[in-house]
Order: sequence, then C-alpha cells, then structure tokens
Amino acid sequence: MTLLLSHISKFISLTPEEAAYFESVLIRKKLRKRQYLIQEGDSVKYEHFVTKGCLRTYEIDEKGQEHVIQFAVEGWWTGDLHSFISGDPTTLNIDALEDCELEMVSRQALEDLYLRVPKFERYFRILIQNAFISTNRRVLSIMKMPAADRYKAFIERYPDIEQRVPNHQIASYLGITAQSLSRIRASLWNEKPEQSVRISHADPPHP
Amino acid sequence: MTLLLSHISKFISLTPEEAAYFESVLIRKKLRKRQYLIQEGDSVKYEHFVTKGCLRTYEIDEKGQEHVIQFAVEGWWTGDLHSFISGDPTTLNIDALEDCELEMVSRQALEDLYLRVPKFERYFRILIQNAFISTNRRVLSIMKMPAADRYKAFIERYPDIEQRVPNHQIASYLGITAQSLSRIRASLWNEKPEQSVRISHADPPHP
DNA sequence: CGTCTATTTGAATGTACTCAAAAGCGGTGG
DNA sequence: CCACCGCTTTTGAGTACATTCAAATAGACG
Repeated sequence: MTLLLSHISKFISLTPEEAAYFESVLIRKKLRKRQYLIQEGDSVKYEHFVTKGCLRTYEIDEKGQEHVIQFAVEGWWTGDLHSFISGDPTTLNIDALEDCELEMVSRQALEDLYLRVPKFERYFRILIQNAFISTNRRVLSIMKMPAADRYKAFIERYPDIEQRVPNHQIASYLGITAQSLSRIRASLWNEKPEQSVRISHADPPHP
Repeated sequence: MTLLLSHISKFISLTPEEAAYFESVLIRKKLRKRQYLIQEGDSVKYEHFVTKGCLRTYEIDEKGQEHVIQFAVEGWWTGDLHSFISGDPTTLNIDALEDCELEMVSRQALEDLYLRVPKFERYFRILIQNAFISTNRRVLSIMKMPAADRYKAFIERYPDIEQRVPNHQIASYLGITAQSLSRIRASLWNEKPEQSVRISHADPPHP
C-alpha cells in the first residue's frame, strides 16, 4: 500500500474500489532539490502529499526577509489551502530542500471526490483540524516561550527535520535570526555538554 | 432564522427538515459576565456558537501569565477542538467578557449529525479551514511585524472587538505586555493626531 | 465615596536584532 | 585531487524594542 493510502486508512476506511478511484485522480510529481513547487503569485491548483523528500513553505516580506512557515517531510501534506480554495494568487513560496516525490490532488478532483466518496470530507476535516490545533499551539509557544525554549521544543518535536534542514531555516521557522540561533546553540553547549558530540567532528567552540 | 442557521447557510444549504433536526440537537446556554465557560482541566464536551456577547480564550503558563488566544463575539464558534475531539483535559480557559448567549453541540450529537446529514462535515471542514488559514496568518504576523503594526492590524481587522475588550487583554492577544501596548498607543497619538479624536467632533489637526 | 482594577509613565534591564567580519563546509571545475 | 567559490555558521560590538519593577493616575462599580 502506498504511503498516502496508509495515511488515509488511519482516519477512514476505504473499499478497494474507493481506494482505486482515489488513486486514479492522483498526479505524481518529482522535484529536484532547490526547485520550486509553488511561487508567489501562482494560483495554487493542487494540494500535495509528500512521499519522499523535504520541502519548505515560506513568505517574503516587504524588506525581503524570508519567513519559514512550514517544513514538510514524508507523510505530510503541503500547499496553500487559502489559494487552493479561493483561487487567489498565493503569497507563499514552496521549494524542495531535497529531491522530492509528491502525490497531488486538484481542486476539481477533490470536489468530485467529496461528492463521490463523502468519507474524504471527513479525512480532510480531521487533517485540517489537526493542523489547526498544532498551529494554535505554535502561536502560544511563540508568545509564551523565549527563543531558546522554542528551539529546544522544536528539536524535541521534529528531531528528523532538525537533521535535514539548515539551521538558518530553522531559525526562520522559530521567528529569530540565524545569528541568534547560533548563539542559542552555543549556550546549550555549555548547559549540557554531554549532548554536544552527537554528530561527529563537532568540537565545542573555543575562544 | 437564527444567527447560527444563517451562518450555516452561507456554506451549505439545508432542507427545512435538516435544519429542524440540527436545531433539535442544540443546547442553549446563558453566561453572565466573568463566568467561566471552560476551565483548565475540564474535558470539553461541546463546541459553542456565540449568539450574543463576547468571550475570551486564554492559557496560563507556569509563571502565572495569561495568554489570550482568541476572542469570540456574535457569529463565532469557540471552544477547544483538541479536548473536544480527544477527550483530554483542556489547558485552556474560556470566560465571558460580557453576558453571553450560546448554542452548543455535543461531540455525540455532532458525530450523529455527520452521519445523518453529511453536508455538516463540509460545513465544519470549511469553518476549520478558515480558522486554520487565519491562525497561519497570525503566526506570520507575529513573526514579521513589530508590535505596533500588529496592533494597527488588529484594530483594522476587529474594530468591533477593540471597542468591547480591555486593552490589557488585547495586549495579551498581541503577545505583549499592557505597558508596552500603552506606550504604543501613546506613540500612535503623536503619529496621527487626527485619528485620536474619532469619537467626538473632528478638529483640524493642530499640535 | 472608597475599593478594585485598568491604564499610564518612568527607569533600569534584557533579549534579540543589525551590521560586519571571520571561519567552516560543500560542491564544482580545472 | 585540490583550489576556489559560494553559502552557512559563528563571533563581536553596538542598538532597538519590549520587558520588569515600581508607582502614580484614572475609571468603574458597588
């Protein structure tokens, strides 16, 4: 069974026919590292499920600053729901941090799917519900935790992502600069020196 | 037609029977100012639609600091989706800022409703979708805007709420202290003195 | 009126930022 | 294979914005 179908089956159960129908509307796509999936100004036509690789969603503000909104790895959906639904041009960019493989559903296919297999309405409701809950948590964590704690929480929660994504992008996700993150990491070194040797040749910085 | 039904009819259309069935599962509730709707530790049994009044959702951190997550006025849903769905005890508090009237749906009633009138699955999917999109925007605005701009954006977007809610709670919603908000407001005074007298008669700006 | 809460203001502190530059790492082409 | 180039990470110094603590003023409500 594909990664996507097994993901779906955690929430709803499909007959073989329903599963086959669903698979028939999917579009597959490969992306090379650094390629864009979506660029600012596009009208977003698909929602994307990641079967392989890692992507990031970010926005660029007036000052040219990038703000990372989301990382997506295997088993995650990504895209821009707002543009996907409204058809408005997106303000977001999504690009591949690694070579990627995606399964995509178009708006039309999804609407048809909702009518033909209403269970999918439930599947996506639950997905979005979970996404909503976790975004809410993120708002709270930005408001109530200092940056260092947010970083610790991040590596706790997404240890896999932390390994695959450059620090300055994690910094952006956390809402701080790369420099600040670097200093935070340095201060964690002193705090718990045991954990510092995890990767390999990483010596504690030394003045 | 009730406020709730007219809200629903913006997204799905119901037959009179479906509407009647829906209304039959609703529970009405009144709340006096300062009363709790939900308290930390509760297992949340209902989602609540506000037909009258104004409520706030907040969390208290280890240091005893309150963090306002949401305000809800007429036409909004409020509650704790996470606890509502999982049954876990909530970490949130919701209380009434004014005397309130609510319509409530229980988890069981909602599940039954989904089965009997699957269109509701769509209604709530769309609701949550919108909530998700706007929370995402909030994350971005916290990350990329200074507090003063966030405040300006807030009063633009929710002029009604701004009138009804004490400043220190707006400050909390914005993720800043009441003192900081007070200084921000003072600085807006100098910046655009014309707007400061909005309520009474408009004098030509004059330093 | 008096009490309680909300708002404002001041002064000192702190956290994260900007600007700038050095060091580290990785990929590419000669 | 190595030298070079570009990008990432680190470090330093000075700055800005928001915080804390404290106290005064202003409003609301009984």
